[in-house]
Amino acid sequence: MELPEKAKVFVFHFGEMGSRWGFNRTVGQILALLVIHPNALNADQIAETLKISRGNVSMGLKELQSWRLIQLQHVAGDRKDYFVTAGSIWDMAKTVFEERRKREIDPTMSLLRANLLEEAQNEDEAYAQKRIEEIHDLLELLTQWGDHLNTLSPEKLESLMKLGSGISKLLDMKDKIMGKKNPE
Amino acid sequence: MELPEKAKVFVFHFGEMGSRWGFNRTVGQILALLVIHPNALNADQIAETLKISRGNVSMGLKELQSWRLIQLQHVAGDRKDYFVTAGSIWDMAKTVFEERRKREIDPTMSLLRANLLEEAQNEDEAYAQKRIEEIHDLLELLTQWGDHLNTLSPEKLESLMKLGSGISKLLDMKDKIMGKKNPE
DNA sequence: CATAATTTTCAGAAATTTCTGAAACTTTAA
DNA sequence: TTAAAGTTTCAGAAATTTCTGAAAATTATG
Repeated sequence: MELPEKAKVFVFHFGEMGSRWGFNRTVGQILALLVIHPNALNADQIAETLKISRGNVSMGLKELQSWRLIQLQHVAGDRKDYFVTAGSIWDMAKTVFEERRKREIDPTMSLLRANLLEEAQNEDEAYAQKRIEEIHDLLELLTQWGDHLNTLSPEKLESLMKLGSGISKLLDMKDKIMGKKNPE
Repeated sequence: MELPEKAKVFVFHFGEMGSRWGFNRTVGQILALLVIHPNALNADQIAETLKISRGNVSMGLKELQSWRLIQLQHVAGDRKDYFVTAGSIWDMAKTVFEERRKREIDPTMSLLRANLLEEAQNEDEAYAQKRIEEIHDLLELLTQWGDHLNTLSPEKLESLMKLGSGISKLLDMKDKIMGKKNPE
């Protein structure tokens, strides 16, 4: 299956970018291909289209499944495994955030927490701990906020994001109504 | 300069994690070292502490400067260049987001836009464009929202993030006051 | 100036990551 | 069962990235 030039550009770009998002070039390309392809594809089709080895496709598909970004789909009358992307673009973005949190933020947080449990032995270590605590608190704030946003319905989330500068006014309004003690 | 065990663990971990954030292992280590070190450090001290070559340190420092994460600091009576981290942890996190946007999101957005300007030649291409448009709109929404959040004062931003589930109530309140037509 | 101190560069070496393809394994169906 | 169809694995090859260290360039000092 020969890819039209336009599609090729997209797929290659996401190959390069994919590596920034935690997976390698071919994994990015496979995902991009499945995103723009209207039908489910099997491993042989993917290998042929992207001109990569069958084994590499197998590993890439496994990786994408572990990220929960693609799903197996059976096609009637065909023994081969076919794959499609899992959910909407929105869903996939959410999944990437979630997975990266699990793989990167969570282990970092426990390392930082472990460090903070130990007693500082001198002034320098106390300084280091202060900085580590700042990092920990920032990560905690960000992840908790992410969790809250995740509980919002898609409509509410979208309306929140589209508030734009209105968010500032809304916060002022809230402070006024709730009777904030020291507004500035 | 020998690093205490605790510091070593932190620095090595950020070396590994750093690579997820767009820079390589030693660049991550250099940044981590500067973050927890109370005083400015020069290239020789960094090379000795991390046991890496002088040339590598030079390249790493240049990279961190291009990310605007560290700053040159002169020390009276010493010709060497000393470095410190640029701003608070918060500031650094913001800087990383900004830089990654500039390096990753912006080029992707223009590629997607260019694609959308072309006419679809058939049904499959039309499908691909629909998906590409979804990606484009999502990225646009996210970056615009990021811009808005950036205009908020740190206090407001923090109070927004700490709202937690209160955000949902606040949105309802706004809808009621503003008289939204079809609330759900 | 001349020279000493410091930083940067970059070719090649080393380390790491990714990819291939044949063999092993699994599943289905005759 | 057995054979055919399909998938996965993994050792080694290829590609890519990172690192070293000596030489070149830059900057400061007497």
